[in-house]
Amino acid sequence: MERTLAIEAIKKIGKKITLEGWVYNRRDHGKLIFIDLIDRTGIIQLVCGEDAAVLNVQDVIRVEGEVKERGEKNINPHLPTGKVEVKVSKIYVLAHSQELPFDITKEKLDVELPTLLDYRPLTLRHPKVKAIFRVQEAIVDSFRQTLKGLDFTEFQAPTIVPSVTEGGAQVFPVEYYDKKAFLGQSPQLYKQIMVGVFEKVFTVTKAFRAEPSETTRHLSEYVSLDCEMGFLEDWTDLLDLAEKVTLGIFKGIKENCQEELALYSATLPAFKIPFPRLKLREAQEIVFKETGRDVRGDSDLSPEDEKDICEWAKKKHGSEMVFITHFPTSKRPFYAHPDPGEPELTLSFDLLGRGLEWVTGGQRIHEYDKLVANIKKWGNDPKDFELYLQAFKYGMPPHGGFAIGAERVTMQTLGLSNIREASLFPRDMKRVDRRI
RNA sequence: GGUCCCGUGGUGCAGUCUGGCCUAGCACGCUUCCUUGUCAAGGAAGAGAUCACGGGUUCAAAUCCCGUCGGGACCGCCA
Repeated sequence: MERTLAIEAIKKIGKKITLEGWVYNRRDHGKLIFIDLIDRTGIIQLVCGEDAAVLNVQDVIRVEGEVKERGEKNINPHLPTGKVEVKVSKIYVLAHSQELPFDITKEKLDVELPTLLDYRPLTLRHPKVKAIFRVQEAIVDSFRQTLKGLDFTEFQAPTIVPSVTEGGAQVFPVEYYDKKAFLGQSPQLYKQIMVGVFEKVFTVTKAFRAEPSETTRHLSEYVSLDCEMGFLEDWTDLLDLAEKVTLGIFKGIKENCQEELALYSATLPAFKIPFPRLKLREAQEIVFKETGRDVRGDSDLSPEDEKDICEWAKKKHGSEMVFITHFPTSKRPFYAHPDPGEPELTLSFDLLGRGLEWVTGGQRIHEYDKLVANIKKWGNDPKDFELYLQAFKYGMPPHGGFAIGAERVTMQTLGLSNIREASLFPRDMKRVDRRI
């Protein structure tokens, strides 16, 4: 008999069906045993006889039975399938599960982070953990759809790269035959080259950072949602675009992830269009006025400043999203375009959401000579950037772009306290699948 | 790289400050039994811990001190 999915069973009252999935939970009343079966569409209650007593949580089973409407008193309003149940006539065990290292049958998965990650194949099966990655899928997908809708072309960036792309940041070296190469810390140079090909481009790719950062918001490998566009009329086109993409992501989550948000009692960030836009200096004045902490003249916002600014933006403008612009040249990479009015500042921005950087971007230098001069000024050898520089030698339009950290957006949307929860198999200084 | 906090059955915690009443407690899970309407099912009984490891102080250490290892949080840096 053809397989019916759990959610489809509600449309088959009175019919005989076959279901397949995992035993999510068992409630044993002796001669009457309830099994919660879970498949990719959700949970459904099976009503079984004594033969179900042998089943363990996470056994994989196929059952045959009849879909019955539940009596008024027995309806479970918390389950989408809660108005029906399946009276089982036959159980086949497709695979047995060993005893679980922790209880996975409760609404809250009550384990600490190291346990959560040490048992990733199992913990990922918990509905609340699954939900994180449904949301992440929606984020990545709506990033794609939004940009495709704006005539952007998706491309695949390489991960093995010849040299350090952004100066100071730490990279992972790889042995490359008898030579040395690196894992890319960003698709930056390639997406700029691709602007010379398709004008408006984006990529969903992995970025690798070997920075010795042990915090709740850093990963050694993360998903970077990168885009770049040519023929800017004004650099603020980028802020408009970042805003559109962010709203597209919110829409994608809203349309596809209501249940997932509910599991975390999460709401999408509040925002006002346009998102408030503050120059770094203005933001620092605000921090000073609001908290008395004098950060004026610092070259960047500290994590504490970012939280304070977001709090201010929420209070003052009802927006949990806020742009910070015009970071100093000294804090930005060689390709950042200087502000013509104030060359010690760049046409660059961060988008903060709920107290954390989600997005970084800006206009880039598109003139060959200026770029070569800057590479030298940053202490690099233009020879190492020969391929990249070709694009500029042969004509590049004014352009710019930004990168969104997919795990950070996921984390901040759901209110997770550690970014590792928002990464399927997180890599950090002490972990590559297992603790190293 | 720097600062701070924490290591107690399979999991999550209490007990540590103020050493002795700890023969280490609770919840979940697990085992056996009972249970025909549960959906975090319920009831009864039971197994399971050299209190991270090593050293020290003391009549006495899960508890105080030192070291090692492991984990977590924050800063710098960044998405």
